[in-house]
Formats: sequence, C-alpha cells, structure tokens
Amino acid sequence: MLDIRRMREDIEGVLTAMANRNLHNLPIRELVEKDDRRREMLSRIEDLRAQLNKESKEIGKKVKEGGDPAALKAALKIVSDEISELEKSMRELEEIIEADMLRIPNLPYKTTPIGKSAEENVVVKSATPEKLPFAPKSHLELAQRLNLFDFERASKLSGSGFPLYLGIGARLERSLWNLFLDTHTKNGYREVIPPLMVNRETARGTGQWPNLADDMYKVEGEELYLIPTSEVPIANIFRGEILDGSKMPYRFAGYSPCFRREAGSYGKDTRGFLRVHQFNKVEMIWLTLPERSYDDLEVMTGHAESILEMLEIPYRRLALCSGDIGFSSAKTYDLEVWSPFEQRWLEASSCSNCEDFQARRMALRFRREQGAKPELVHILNGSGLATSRVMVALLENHQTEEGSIAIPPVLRPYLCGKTHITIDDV
RNA sequence: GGAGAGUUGCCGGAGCGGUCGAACGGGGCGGUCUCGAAAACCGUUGAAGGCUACGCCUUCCGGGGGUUCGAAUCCCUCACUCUCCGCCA
Repeated sequence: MLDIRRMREDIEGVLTAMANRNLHNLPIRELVEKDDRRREMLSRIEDLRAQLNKESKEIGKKVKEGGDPAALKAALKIVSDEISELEKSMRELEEIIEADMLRIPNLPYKTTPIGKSAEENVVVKSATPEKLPFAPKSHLELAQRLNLFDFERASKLSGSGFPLYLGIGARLERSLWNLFLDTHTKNGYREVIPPLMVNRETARGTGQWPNLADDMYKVEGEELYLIPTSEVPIANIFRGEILDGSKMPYRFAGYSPCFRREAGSYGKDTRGFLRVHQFNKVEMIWLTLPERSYDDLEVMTGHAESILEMLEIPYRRLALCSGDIGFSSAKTYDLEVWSPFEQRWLEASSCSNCEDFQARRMALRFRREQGAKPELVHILNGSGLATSRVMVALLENHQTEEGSIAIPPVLRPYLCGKTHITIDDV
C-alpha cells in the first residue's frame, strides 16, 4: 500500500510512475478527493466528540451533587446521534478508500529501468554458456530415461502440473533444498518452516490479497489460502509489531512447497517442470532499514547467485523494467538459468525490494532507539532458489553424452558421494 | 468433538458504568547520593491521527457490533489462549 500522503503531495509523480507500469486508469485523483472528504468528516466528528466528552462529565458531576441531568441528557442525545450518523458515513467512505488503495501497486524505484514489457528488461550480467559437444536432450527426456519423475502417474493422482519425484529424483530434489538452506544458514539467515496455509490478513500483508487472490488455492469452507510462496507467511511473522532497530536486519531462509493455480497461463511452458501447480522453493526474507535496503538487495541477490555458481549452472541477472516488476515490488532482479536444450534462459529466482509497501499494509515497524518514533520496515524477498527450475538447468547442463548426469561436487555429500546419476541407480 | 476459564500498557497484575490512558509491582530511561557501583529516594516511560501546534483535541484495554448522555467496565458476535475429557501423529 502506498502512503496516501504521497499521493496528496505528488499526484503527477504517482500518475507517471503508474503509467510506467502500463497502468493508466487507476483512481489516484479520485482517491485524493475522497481523502479530502474523509478529513473534513473526521475533524467535524472530533469536534463533536470533544463536546460530548466534556459535557458528559458534567452530567457525572451533577448526578453526584444530586442534580437533575435530564435536560443535559436530552441535548447530548442529539449530539451523540449526529456523531453516530457521521461515523457511519465516514466508515463507508474509508472502506471505499481502502479497497482502492489495496489495488494500487508499489512505485518503481528510480533505478528500475522504464519499459513496457519483459523485452525491455536490462541484462545486468550474463554468463556465456558453453555449447555442449553433442546434441543436448531436454530435461524431460533425461528425467524419463533415468526415471527421476513420473508425470503420467502424477496427473492420475492430482491432475496436470503436479510433480511426483521418485527414487534418486526425489533424493536429488531434497539435496537441492538442503544445499540451499545450509548455504543460507552459513550466511547468517535464520531458518524457518512456515505454515503452508495462511489467512486473509496474511495474504493481504504481502499483497497477494485482493489483487492476486485468484492465483492462490483457497481451502473450501475456510478463510485459508495455500501459500503461493513462503514469502507470504515469513514476511508476515512480525506483522503488527515494532521491531528493535538495533537488531536489524532480520534475515530468514525458509523452505516450503509453493502452490499456484497458474490460472490463465495454459499452453505456456506447460510441459515438464517449467510451470507447475506445486513446486519447492527456499525463500530469503530481509526485514531491514530503509537507508540500507538497496545495498541489502545486492547482497541478497548475490547469495542466490552464489548457489548457481556452486552448482556450475550458467545464469544471468536481469533488472526488471517498470512494466514487468511485480505488484508489491519497487525493484526486482531476476536470475535466469540456461537451458541448453531449449537454447533460452529460464527464470529461477526473483529478488525484490518492496520497500515499505508491504510493511504499511501489515503495520510492521521498527524503532531506532528508546523513545524514537516507530518507522516502517523495508522488506526484501528473494528466491534462493526454486528447486524445480534449478533441477531443469542442472539436468540439462550436466548431462553427458551417454545420458547420465554429472553431479556437481558441492552436491555430492548430499548424495552419498555419488559423482553421476545413471540408469543403474533406478 | 464435549465442558469450563481467560484475553488490559515493555512484562506481571488491579479495575466500582462517570477526570481511567488506566492503581500497584517489575523492567527501561533520567536524576539525587557515591571515587565508582549497589541499595535507597525522586522523576519519567505506549501508539495512531488531527489542529489557529513546543500546547490542545480525537481514537485505541483481543477484533467487530450493540445498549447508554457517558463503557476497559453491561449485552451480542468472532478470533485466539489455557485447563479437563474424548481422539489421535
């Protein structure tokens, strides 16, 4: 959520920022007008209430002294009724204002490139993938040959887009998130296992609700959603609290399965692991100070990159343009891994600085020192990493001519020291 | 699933329908004392918003609604916590 004062002060700037997100019909001006009306009502109500409080105390005194307060009571009843009526109208207006405010996305940061769509994202750095000395197979073909996953039976169990890992495939998947978590804890992150279902308030805090609610699975008969990313529960851990600024940044790394309906994306990357309804991800969350959040974004993104380097997977980093960053983000880096079979880059991580956008929604604040005013926390989130996309790159980049997979040294301790995954492992 | 109890400020813990933003204790901060420290004593210590602002006003005692001139105090409702029973991983 944006600060409505920001809109009041710089309405043109906000409109321009939204235009850079390809949003041209947001009710910004209307919101400011509504807020004007809200403020008028508020000060009227406060005046009346001051009068009511003061004179109600007079009644108390009079009663104690044995006087008859009937006349005063009648007069105050009128004031009281007027307050009730005004409050009702103001509540209605506030609900309208909030409903609109919740649907206005964050402002892109000044270093976010201006652009309309993914084509205008800026490559910050990029590996030049070596060409394999043989015709590379797709991750699907490799996985089927080695019997790592079973997509057919998975769809029997749950429908399309659900993974079923088997044997060494399951073990490999688990070794990936173990490596990720171990790396993060070495880097000083605190490990988390969050709830996989969250209530509406939590989904609202990070910005999934109401705008992106249709992308989440909702539990029937309950006000609960399956998390689309563990960013949602982790970033909300301290919702409504005031943190100790001297202990910040707070950094968390959490593994969870992620559930996404992917409504409306049929036909796009639907084969194999590229787009699924359930995948595994380790998420990094920073609750940090405003003045350092952009430096922290670099550090956090570097942590995700270091894992790709350990796994010897070619990757590149993009700065997403204003038209492509997510709803809550002010600045986002995407990390993309190379698919030798498809000869293209695949998104494996997204690292964002949401500044105080989510913190304002969830009233998450910190205090620099005793007695200082609470300030809004800056929240960063980053995938570190999504195992399914990494799995695709791992299989395809480390395949051998015979169709086995060379295991990068860093992963071998998690796989009993094995150097290759071969058909014999089945 | 059944029965009961509770939810108050940084923490513990009072609270009669009428100066209750809230007694009391602890903690924190400041001060007196001291060579310093402890003890003791004194003071201070929540948030949000508004204003013809170094002062005043409004709101907040789990969330929401109601009764009333007036509610932390009464009523309804929801959420959560705890205890006992049942069931289970």
